[in-house]
Order: sequence, then C-alpha cells, then structure tokens
Amino acid sequence: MATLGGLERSVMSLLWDGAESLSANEVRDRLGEDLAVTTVLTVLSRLERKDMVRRERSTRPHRYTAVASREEHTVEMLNEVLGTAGDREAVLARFIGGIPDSEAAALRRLLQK
Amino acid sequence: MATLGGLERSVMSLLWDGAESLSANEVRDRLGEDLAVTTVLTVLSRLERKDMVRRERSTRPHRYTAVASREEHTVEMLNEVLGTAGDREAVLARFIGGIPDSEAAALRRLLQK
DNA sequence: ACGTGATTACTACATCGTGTAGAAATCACG
DNA sequence: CGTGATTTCTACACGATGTAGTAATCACGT
Repeated sequence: MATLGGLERSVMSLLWDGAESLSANEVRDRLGEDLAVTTVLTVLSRLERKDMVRRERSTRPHRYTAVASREEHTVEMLNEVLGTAGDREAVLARFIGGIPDSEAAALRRLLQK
Repeated sequence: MATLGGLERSVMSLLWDGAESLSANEVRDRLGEDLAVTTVLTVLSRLERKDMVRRERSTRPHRYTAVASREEHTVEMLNEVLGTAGDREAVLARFIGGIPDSEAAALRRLLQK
C-alpha cells in the first residue's frame, strides 16, 4: 500500500498537477520550502521504490513523472480501504447515506449508462 | 486521522467482531500470538488516545469497546481518502467504473430510495 | 485493617518510515 | 581531461508502533 508522508505528498502533488515530467531541481524550486536537492532526490527515490513515480534515467537531469494520475491513485486507496472493510456493501450503503444530494445525483447518472 | 499498526488493527478486529466489551486479558487470550498483558494494555491505551476505543474505568478489569463500528470507521477512512482527492466526482466516476456489476446494482438500488 | 494476587500505569527500548542533508561518486561539456 | 552539475550513498533525528518489565494501585478474603 502507499501511505505517504507530508513531503512525499507535496512532491506527488507537483507531479500530478503539472502534466509534464520534472527534474529534481525543478521539484525543489516549486516546493515553497528551502530544501537541499539531495533531500528531494531522496524523496523521489523513495517514491520510485513505492511505484508512485517513474524515472527517466537516460537523460541527464533524470526526469520524474507520476505513475498514476491523482484520481487513479485515489481510487486505488479507496479500494484498499474497502478491502479491509468486512462487508463492502454495508460500507457503501453508509457511505452514500452521507454524501450530498448533488453527488448522489451524479452517482445515479454514472450508474445509469 | 487513524492509521493503525498491525497489532492495533488485530485488536480493533476483535472489538469489532464480538459485540461485547473485552478486558485486556480477554483480548490477549483471543489474539493468537503469545503477548504480555502489558503489551495489550499499551495498545489499548494508544487506541483510546486515538479515539478508536472507549474504556470503562469503573469496573475492575477495565472493559474496552470500539467507539465506532468497523463500517463506520471504514466510511470515515473513505471520506478521508476522498478529502485528498482533488476532484471527488472524477474519482467516484472512476471508482464506479471498476466495481463488479452486482455491486453497481446494489448501489443503484441504494440511490433509488 | 492488612496482605496478597490481579490489574493498571509508567518507563524503556528496538525497529521502521520519513524528513533532512553532507560527502562521495559519476557524468557530460568545453 | 578538468570542472561544475547531478546522482548515489550514508547518516542521523524524530515519531509511531510492537513489545515488555517494574512499579503503583486496587479489591477481596480473613
């Protein structure tokens, strides 16, 4: 599973938001905080190990991209949570009991087709 | 939020499955592993601090119960995950795209009434 | 009221994940 | 081939978790 720390999450956000790949230095610059590049590289390596990030090693600054989109990743998380659920349907029942009407409507529409 | 370790999760499972409250010794006995009671007590205290468990202090072995049902807790987790989602509806759309037909049917039914 | 066995609280330590970065190795360009 | 940029390796602090010993506290029987 993939539980991220704060900095890891910030880095993923950058990779998710901009569609293009980023180098370690670019990541460091876009993070507000004043971090050493090595710090960013460490984080990126860990994210790579967690299969959250792919690294282009053939170029000279290596370039990093998110393996999955933020939405794909979120869906994975949802399924992970539901995997520990016991009774999936009971959980979903409760869940939709608590969502705003507008969203319920959207879901109904999605389930229609 | 509430991210649990392995032992913590095992203890919660016990409290979720049996509906009654348990003492530390009862918890230790029902966990397969051979743990010291103090270990179990520590875990239960931490779960109490995390608001996952309520402790009845007036009795002499103290008795412990889960604050929320497994399903309630799972729904909380789901909402937590969705909170980091960016575009909730996009995520739900993808999610629904991936569930088995039977479950989609169940959801449709639930959204009907 | 008191001792004693059961229960709980306090303290401690190892391990692991994460944030953080220096030092060393490696690369590519002039 | 040297040199600046980049990457790798190593290290350490800190918090969460698993694990348990020791000390404190409680309640019951006599």
